[in-house]
Amino acid sequence: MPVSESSSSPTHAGPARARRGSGALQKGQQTKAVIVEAALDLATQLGLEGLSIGALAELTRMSKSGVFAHFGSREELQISVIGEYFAHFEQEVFHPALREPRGLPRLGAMVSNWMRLVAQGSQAGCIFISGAVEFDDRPGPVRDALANSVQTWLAAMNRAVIQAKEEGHLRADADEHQVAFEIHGLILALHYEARFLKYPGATALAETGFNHIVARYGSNPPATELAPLSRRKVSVSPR
Amino acid sequence: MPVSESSSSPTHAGPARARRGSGALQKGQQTKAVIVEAALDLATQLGLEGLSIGALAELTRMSKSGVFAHFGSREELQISVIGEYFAHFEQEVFHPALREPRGLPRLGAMVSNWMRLVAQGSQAGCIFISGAVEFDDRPGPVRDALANSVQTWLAAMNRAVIQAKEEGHLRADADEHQVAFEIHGLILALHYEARFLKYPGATALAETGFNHIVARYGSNPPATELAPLSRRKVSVSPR
DNA sequence: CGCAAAATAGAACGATCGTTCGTTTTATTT
DNA sequence: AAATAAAACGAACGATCGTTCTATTTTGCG
Repeated sequence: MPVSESSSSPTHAGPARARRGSGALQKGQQTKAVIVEAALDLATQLGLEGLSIGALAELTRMSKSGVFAHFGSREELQISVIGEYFAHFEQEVFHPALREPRGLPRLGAMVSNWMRLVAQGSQAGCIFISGAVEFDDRPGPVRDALANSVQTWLAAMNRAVIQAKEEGHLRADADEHQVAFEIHGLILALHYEARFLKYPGATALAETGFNHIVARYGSNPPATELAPLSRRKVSVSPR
Repeated sequence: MPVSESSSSPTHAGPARARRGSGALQKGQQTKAVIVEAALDLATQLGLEGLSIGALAELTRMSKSGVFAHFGSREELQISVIGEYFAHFEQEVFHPALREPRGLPRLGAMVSNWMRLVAQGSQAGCIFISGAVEFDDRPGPVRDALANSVQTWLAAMNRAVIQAKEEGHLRADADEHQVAFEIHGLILALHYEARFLKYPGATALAETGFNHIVARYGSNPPATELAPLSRRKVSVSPR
C-alpha cells in the first residue's frame, strides 16, 4: 500500500484541476514527484545540463518515453528540478531561520544554514551556484526560472539585513546590498574551495569571514557570533 | 602497398625532437595553436564541457578528424585549453601586477586585474570559475589540470598577501589564508552577480569589498585604495 | 464489471557526439 | 627533382541525446 507518502508539494504549478476531492496524489503526479526527486539528485551531482532523460529512466526503472511524458520537454524537466530545489532550499535554509528572532540572529541562521547546505559532505552541490555558471550565457526559460529562484532568495537575505539594521544590530548607514554581496561572496568561496579544491578548512574561513562582516557593520558591541557549524546541530533557538 | 610505417603517434607528445633549429613553428603546431585559440573562445562561452570537436572544426573550417588528430582525445583538448587560459591569465592578471611594487600595490593590482577579467563585457567567463563547477565531482586528468592551474594562481595571491604583511601594509597578525579567501569570495560574487544576474553595480560592490578588507587588515593608515576599474556606474537599478 | 482516460512502454527518428581508419594532400628533407 | 614524413580529409562507427508516434497497460470512476 504505497499511499503512505504525505502529499509533498507538487512542484510548482500545482494540480491544475483538483477534480479529486481528497488531498491524495493521483498516480501520475506521484510518479512525477518520484522522477523529480531523482532528477534533483542527479542535478546536484552533474548539474542541470548533466540531466539526461535516459539516465533518469534507468534510475527510476521506467522507459524514456514514460519519463518524458511527464514533462513534455527537457527544459520543463529542468524547470521542475529548479522548483524542487527551491522548495528544498526554503525548507533547509529559510524556514528554520524564520524561527530565530528578527535581526542578526535570523541573518546569522540564514548564513549558517546556507553554509551547511553548500559545504555538506563531498556530494550535493548547490544548483543555485552551478546553474548560474551553466546558464549565464544561455538565455531561455530555464535561465529565467533559475534567476527568479535565486533572486527571491537573495531578496530575502536583503530583507534580513535591513531588519538587522532596524533592530539596531547593524549600523544604520550600512549598505544592505554591500553586506549581502559580501556574504554571497563568502558562500561562493566556500562552495569553491570546499567542493572543488577539497580544502577542509574552508568552512572555518567562511564562518570567520561572516564574523568579520558582523564586526565591521555591527553597532557597538560585537553582538552575535556565528557558532561553529559542526556542533550547532540542535540549537533550536535561545528562546 | 600501404606505407605500413607504424610511426608511433606523434599527436600530443609534443615536439619530441626539435630537429628544426629555427624557432619557427612547424605547420602542425601553427594550426594547433589556431585551434586552441578558437577552443578557448568557445570554452569561455560554453564552458569546458561545452567544447565539441565538431563545432571547433566548423569554426576553424577544418574537418573533425583534422582537428581531432592534434589532440588525440577530447580530454587532451580540454587540457590544452586550460593551459592556454592559464597563459592568458598570467599575461592579463599576474604579470602586469608584478610591475607594481611589492605589498599592497601589487596585491591591489592583482585583484583589480582579476576583477576586470571576470566582469568584462557580457561575454568571456573565467574558466577557473566555470570549470570548478563543472569538474568538482568529476575526477580525472582534466580536473587535475584545472586544479593545478587554479592552485598555482591562488598560491601567488597568498604570496602577495604575505608580502603585504612583510612590507607593513597589512597587520602582521593577519591570516593570509583568511585574507585570500575573502578576496576570492569577492571575485566569485562579482562573477555571479555580473555575469549571471546581469547586475551592473556588482563591480562597484566588489571594489568596495576589497577596500573594506584593506581597511580591516591594514596597519595604521588606510594606505592604498583600489581605484575604480572603469567608471563607477553609480547605483543604477535598485536591484 | 466495464469503460474511458491516464500512464507507461517500445520502437524508431534525426542529430550530434567522440573516435577510428584509410586515403589524399601538403610540407619538408634528401 | 624524387622521396619521405607530417598533416588534413572524408566517410563511417557505435553510442547517446531529446523527441515523436503508436500500442499497451494500468488506473479510477460510474
